[in-house]
Formats: sequence, C-alpha cells, structure tokens
Amino acid sequence: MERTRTTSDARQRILETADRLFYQDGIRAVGIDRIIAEAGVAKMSLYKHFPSKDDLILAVLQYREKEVLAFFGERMEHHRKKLKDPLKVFFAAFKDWFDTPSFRGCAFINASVELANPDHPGFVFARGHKERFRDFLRGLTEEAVGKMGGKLAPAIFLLVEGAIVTAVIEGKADAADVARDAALKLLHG
Amino acid sequence: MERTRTTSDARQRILETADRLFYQDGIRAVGIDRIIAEAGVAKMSLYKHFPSKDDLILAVLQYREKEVLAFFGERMEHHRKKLKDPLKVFFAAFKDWFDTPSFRGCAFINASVELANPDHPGFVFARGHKERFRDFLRGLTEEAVGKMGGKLAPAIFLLVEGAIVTAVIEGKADAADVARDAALKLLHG
DNA sequence: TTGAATATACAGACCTGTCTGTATTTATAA
DNA sequence: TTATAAATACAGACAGGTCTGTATATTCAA
Repeated sequence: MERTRTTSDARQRILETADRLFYQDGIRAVGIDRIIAEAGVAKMSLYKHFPSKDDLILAVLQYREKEVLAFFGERMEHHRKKLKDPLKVFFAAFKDWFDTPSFRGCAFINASVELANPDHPGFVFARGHKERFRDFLRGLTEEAVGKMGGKLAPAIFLLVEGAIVTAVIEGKADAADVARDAALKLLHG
Repeated sequence: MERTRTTSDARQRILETADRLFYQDGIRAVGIDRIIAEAGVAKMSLYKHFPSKDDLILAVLQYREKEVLAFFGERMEHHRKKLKDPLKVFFAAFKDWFDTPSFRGCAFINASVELANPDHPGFVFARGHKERFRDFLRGLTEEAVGKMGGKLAPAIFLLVEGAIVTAVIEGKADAADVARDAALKLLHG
C-alpha cells in the first residue's frame, strides 16, 4: 500500500537528492533549483526544512555519516563470514566501497576541500567524522593485535585516507590493495 | 633600475594572483573579477592570455608544479646538510611545507575534488602530477634502501597523501610525523 | 474552511565572457 | 633623432546566465 507524500517524505527526498548530487558533482556545483527539481519539491518546502544551503550541507553530511556506517556495517558483516582478521574484514569492505559505481572519494574530505573555511559547520562536522573514524580503526587494530596495537591506528588511518584520494585521482581502485598490504605489514610485521 | 610593466609581467601577475586565490579559497569560489582586481590587470588582458577560466586553471596548476618543485628543492637541499637518509630529508621538507602559514593541502588534490570531472584538463594534469610525484618518491626510496625498496614507494605515497588531507581537516601538522614514522618503519623495519 | 504543499515570479548579487575606447609602450623607418 | 605604426595594457560598461533566498498566488486535501 502506497502512502501519499507527507512532510517528512519531502524532507527525506531532499536529503537523499542533495546527498547524491553533492557527492556526484560537488557542493558548489549543485544549485538549489536542481535539488528541488530532482527531488520533486517546492523551493519553499526546502527552505522550510533547511533555512539555508549551509544548513542543508550540514544535514547532508550528518545523513551521509549514517549511510556510510550502514554500508560498512553490512559489508563487514558479510566479509566476517570468511575472514578472521578484523583489519582484513575492514579492507575487504573498503575495496567494495571503491568498486561502487558512483564512487567519488570521501564526502567529508571533499566537503572540507570545497568549503575551505575550517569554521564552516560542515567542515567542523567533517573533522569530527574523521576523529570518529580513526577511533573506529583503533578499535579494529586493538581487536586484531591487542591493546598495544592501537598505536598503529593513526598510520593505518593515513593509508586509508591516502588510498581514497588516490583512487579518485587515478580513477581506479588499486590504491585500496596498496593500503591493505601496507597496513597488514605494519600490524603483523 | 625598475622596468615598466610589460606584456609578460601582466601574464605573470595573473598567474601568481590566481594561484594564490585558487589555493586559498578554492577554484570555484574565486571569480575572474577578483583575480583581475587583485592582479591589477584589465579583464581583456586576462582573456587574451587565457581564453577561458578553464585555461587559466590549467595554467595555474602547471605553474604551481614548478613552484612546488622549487620549494622542495630548496628545503631538501637545506636539510641534506644534517640528514643522511633521503627519506628523512624529504619528510623534513614535508613538515616545513605543513608549517607554511598559508598551507591548505595539495592544490592538485583540491583541484581534482573541485573540478569533479576526470576529463577536465586540470584534473588530467593533476593525475599526471601525482604520477610524477610517486616516481620521485620511488627514486628516494631506492636511493635509501636499494633498487628493491622501490616497491615500497606506493605505500609511502599513500601515507604522504593521507597526511596532507588529514592535516587540512585537523588544522594541525601532526599527521606529517605519523606519516614519517610509519614510512621509516616500512622501509627499515 | 483551513492548512500545507505547490508553481511561479521576483530581487539582488554574482558569474563568465564580450565589447568599446583610450593610454602606453615597443618596433620600424625616414 | 624623430615620426609613425603595431602591439599591448588599461578602464569600465554590458550581455546573458546562474546563484541564493523571498514573496505571492494557486492547487489540493483533510
């Protein structure tokens, strides 16, 4: 049974559309008019939910963090069936991400570059996201080689970040394997 | 004796100004009007030297590659006086770069993110730059630990790239040391 | 009838790129 | 050396389009 479009539906459609367009073409390259056209909402509806484009940008980044978490949750759960090492599980999901058709790097890195201003709420949130992500990696490394291995997390984090931007520039996913191999070498000698 | 402004002076002033503004605020955030105002040239002079903004973007990236090369050349020459390991010399210069007041990451990474389109001449040039830079790192690692060590260059490259974007997002240079320590660990065990 | 989402028009700023016309410098030639 | 021609720089208005954000009027459903 199909429900009619409600207020919160519109909000959700705006978020999903803006997320997709921002990620695909860039935040500055996508105007409000295009978002409302593709989301099928009126301009006033957008400005009701998000008083300004900057507010929308922040909301989209928050929305995307949940998306990313869900994607990696699902992918890692899948790879855990065949892989033991938590780090190997992560890098298998990491590779899956790179092979996504619409892959264009990390939305938070991209947003930081585009926004330029480190005080922009979107930039601030991106900074927080990276902190949370590094903590997540720290958990994995500790799970893999014990409490002491957590000290390696910052280096593995850099490998991951470097692989992301490199894959975007090169237009291929090879960097994911380079990062994986180097991370495992750092971990297990 | 001061010479009067000549043709090539205007071109040079446009390049330097656009390079500075693009790097500082982003390519899309900086308009032609601002460039000509700060460079002190007429709009027609700019469009004579660079038929479109896209042409200017490409020229600026080419110009910056020379700048970057000159910066690292000078800095590495300086550090070679006290350091033996070529990789250590590089990472000392790398840290110097991070400590530059105007540091906002890698102009080529930033351009790739902003341009979004992998076929844009600026994006293509950025891809070439990264290839050249990785070759440069390969030379250093081979110089450090012999021909066989060249296989580690791609991993060290990822550490470097990751450190750049991380330093931008965090707003501090710590990542440079993390990358350095991990790279040396990979190289020398 | 009331409320909310819609389409549409608009304001004002900014964008890239073109155009006209003038000043200044450089090159050429008497 | 001096006069002229060519090249280049400058200033500033302008066109046509896009941007964000607001205001108004219309449709539609409860």
